[in-house]
Amino acid sequence: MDCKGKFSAGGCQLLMADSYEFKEIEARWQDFWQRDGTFRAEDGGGKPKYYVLDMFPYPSGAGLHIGHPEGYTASDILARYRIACGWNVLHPMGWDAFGLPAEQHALQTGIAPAINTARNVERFREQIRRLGFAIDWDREINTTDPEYYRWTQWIFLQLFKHGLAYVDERPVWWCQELRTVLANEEVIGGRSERGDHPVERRQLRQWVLRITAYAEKLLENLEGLDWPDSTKRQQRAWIGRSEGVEMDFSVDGSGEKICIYTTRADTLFGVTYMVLAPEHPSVDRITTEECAPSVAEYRRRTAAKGDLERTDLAKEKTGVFTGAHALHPLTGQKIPIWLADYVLPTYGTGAIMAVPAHDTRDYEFARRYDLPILQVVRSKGDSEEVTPLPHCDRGVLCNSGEWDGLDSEAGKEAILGCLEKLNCGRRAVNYKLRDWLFSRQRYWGEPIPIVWVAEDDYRALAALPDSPFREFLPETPVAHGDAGHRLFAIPLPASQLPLILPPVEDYHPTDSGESPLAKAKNWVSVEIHGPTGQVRPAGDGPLSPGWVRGRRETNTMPQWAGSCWYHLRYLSPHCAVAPVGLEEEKYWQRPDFYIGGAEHAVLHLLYARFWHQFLYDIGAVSTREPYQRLFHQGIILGEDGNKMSKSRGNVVNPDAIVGEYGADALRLYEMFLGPLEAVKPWDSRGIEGISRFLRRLWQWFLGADGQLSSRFIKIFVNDEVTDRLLNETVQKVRNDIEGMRLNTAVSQLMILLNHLQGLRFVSIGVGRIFLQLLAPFAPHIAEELWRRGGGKESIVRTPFPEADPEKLRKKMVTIVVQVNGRLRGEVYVPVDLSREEVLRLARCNPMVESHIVGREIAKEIHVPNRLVNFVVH
RNA sequence: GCCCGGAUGGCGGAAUCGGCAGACGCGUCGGACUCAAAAUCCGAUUCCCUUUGGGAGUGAGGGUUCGACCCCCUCUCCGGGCACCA
Repeated sequence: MDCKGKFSAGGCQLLMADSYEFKEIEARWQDFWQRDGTFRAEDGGGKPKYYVLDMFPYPSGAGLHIGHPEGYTASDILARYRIACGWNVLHPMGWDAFGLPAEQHALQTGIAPAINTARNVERFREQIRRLGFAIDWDREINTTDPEYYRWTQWIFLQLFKHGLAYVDERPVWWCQELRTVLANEEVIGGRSERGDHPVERRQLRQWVLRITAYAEKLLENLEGLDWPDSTKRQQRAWIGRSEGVEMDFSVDGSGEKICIYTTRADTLFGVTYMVLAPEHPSVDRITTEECAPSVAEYRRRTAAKGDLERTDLAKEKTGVFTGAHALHPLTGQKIPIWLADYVLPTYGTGAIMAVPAHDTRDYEFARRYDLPILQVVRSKGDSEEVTPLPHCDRGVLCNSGEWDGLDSEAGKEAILGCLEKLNCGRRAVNYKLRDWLFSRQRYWGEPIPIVWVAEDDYRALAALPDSPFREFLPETPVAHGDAGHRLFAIPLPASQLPLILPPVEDYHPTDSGESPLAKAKNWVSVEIHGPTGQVRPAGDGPLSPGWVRGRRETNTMPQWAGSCWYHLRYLSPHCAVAPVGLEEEKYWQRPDFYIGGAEHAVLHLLYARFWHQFLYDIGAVSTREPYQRLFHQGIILGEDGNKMSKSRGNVVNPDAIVGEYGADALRLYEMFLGPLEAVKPWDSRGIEGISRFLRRLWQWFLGADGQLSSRFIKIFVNDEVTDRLLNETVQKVRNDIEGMRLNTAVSQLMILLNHLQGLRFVSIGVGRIFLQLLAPFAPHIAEELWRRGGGKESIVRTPFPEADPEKLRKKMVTIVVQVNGRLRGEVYVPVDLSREEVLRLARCNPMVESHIVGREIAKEIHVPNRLVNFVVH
């Protein structure tokens, strides 16, 4: 033993016999649980099932972060608690191992991402194992394992088959630093979510998933989920459903009609101009000759602008007049039509009716270009007062002909009704949610299992009734390219999966927006055989009959793909015929508890819901939603109150903590730090307190010989105070675990130990219950003491203590006595003593008496078993 | 700008059906043990007033109430989300 100079030689020897050797204890029990298969989950049996899921980590090269054990410990406490309560618990772990950092590492070192990733996984697994979690390691999964991504590809092909995966050439977010495109969700304030690099718009051909087809369902189902409100709110806001009206405005002097979308049909009489997005298809047809040059110039300028510039709210609005006029559908008035880039081409119809009096943006624009502002809604109740403009809230209609005096909401309905009769308006619903950009120009991701072929070859293949290539063929072909050179997407048959990521020499991305996979020539160029479904590398010679040439898709899937369905793979990690086995899915269904960071509120959690809902629709799973109960653990900050970062030098290394204090101390301390969901700073001195608690427990439970302390007596008889405190603690720990209030559960255990330490003798039963309560939090020390105290089987297999309601019932209570709301004394009385008696005793209390004597009592308040308040003049 | 969430001792945090504010831990101070130190144990620890005792106090100001950290209004600061979505 290394005494580190802390003990004298003699003292060291003496302490050795019974000191708390967490290193040895923790390693021993971790090995035991593993060998024993303590946490192996059975797919069935008589017990009710409980599935606890952690957001699986990305195994970064930096190793485990101090934040990882926070969520993992919380879920582990719940898992171990539920096991002790008699549930069949599944608590698995795996690796979300595709992603950019491994690829960037490969660029710097030349080490293949697969090799580097395997190393990182190795390290993560070891670090996590040392924390003693109740994990069923037989179910470990890895998204980069071909046997895993076989099914990621399979699900993609199902989406493709059902018309939910398509190719589109559109302006997309391109990150030059990362050399890849990014999804809307991955761009935050004009910068990449990962790495915080600038992004720009580029016109590129990309794979897109039709998540918008699920917008309504994604929104509706949120209702029934037990999720944090803020997360639900974020998803609702991201989906951005709005109900409004589409209206047709005919253009004066042409047959052209312009359809706009508005949520404020009630303000129709306040329209003083219209705006089209510069990209609107009608622009060329309506622009007058006179205005053509300035319109062309404006469109050129906007096209050159980055979206960042265009969406900058601080900038002044710009626009240009087209020379054309629309006709007001009700009044027939002429309304000038403008172009302005504050109208987005991708939302609604890309055109608006501008009502400057009741919309801040239109108001700004009208002021800038000196367009008329006409008020048609005034605030309620103040018909005399002048309503300040722009007035964007609801109110009462004015200047609106026959509808004057109507409330905004009634006005909307009335005007819509009128437009419907005239056949130029209809209800419409719009969403902010855009389809999910699904391809990345990267190497380290799942290859998209598609081969591109010429049109004739596609038609020939599609016409073969028995061709394996028809397995995932969509009703409407997916194609891209110009007429004459169009390429058509052929989905690989399931028999060709997994489509293995080929090794490449060079991981460098290209500026042109092509994946490094494009350089794997032998892999990219293939010949496929329609009748048999075979695919082989293209040869040099002429094609054999029945074979056609194709080119593999070289984009890969984004990192989110693997995490969209991993909660299902844990149920049957080795199933060879489907993503998830039928029987296992039926039994486990989905996680009952899911914990992870709030940063995934709209990314992973939205994508995973989409895939899961789709899998439900095609009958692959039996639940509509993947995650019924969700919890976000907060972030642990550095000691200086800042986010931990290498540059700040405030990073706390979990290995160092485990080495110095042990896994139990780390677990307990992370839970004790504060509310699980809160952002809270680390305190390196605070863990000393936890360490002290564990050593005190050790000293209390064991004698100098390391055997059960002589303080313990066999009979289970305790004094009343001990009995009640014990039962209160059992109750509180149970409730706190269920409600994830783990910080107060730890406090309560400390309170109990503080009390028990003061007793000369204590029943051994109390000692055992203490260990059982502690076991989910600090499993190693609990197991060790349990065995030393005579436990024959693992403490994990013992039932969780239950509180005795009889013992919880108080016989006497302290009632607080106030005079005019000020604390003046207290009386100790039997529970449920009558009001009269309590008041009488309270009045007699000498501390109270001096404050009420000689004064008139105006009122006597009595809160049973709690408080008395005398109100005196 | 809009929408959420938060603000409690020297520090992390307890206490919300409106009923003893400051549990538990850290730190600090005092004491015991020790030649001494560490470790450990015991005690004190919101602030102010000289006291037995009294007063103030949960970001600021107002309100409701016998009574407010808790409910209502106004404001300040901090954190998070969205950001021209018509």
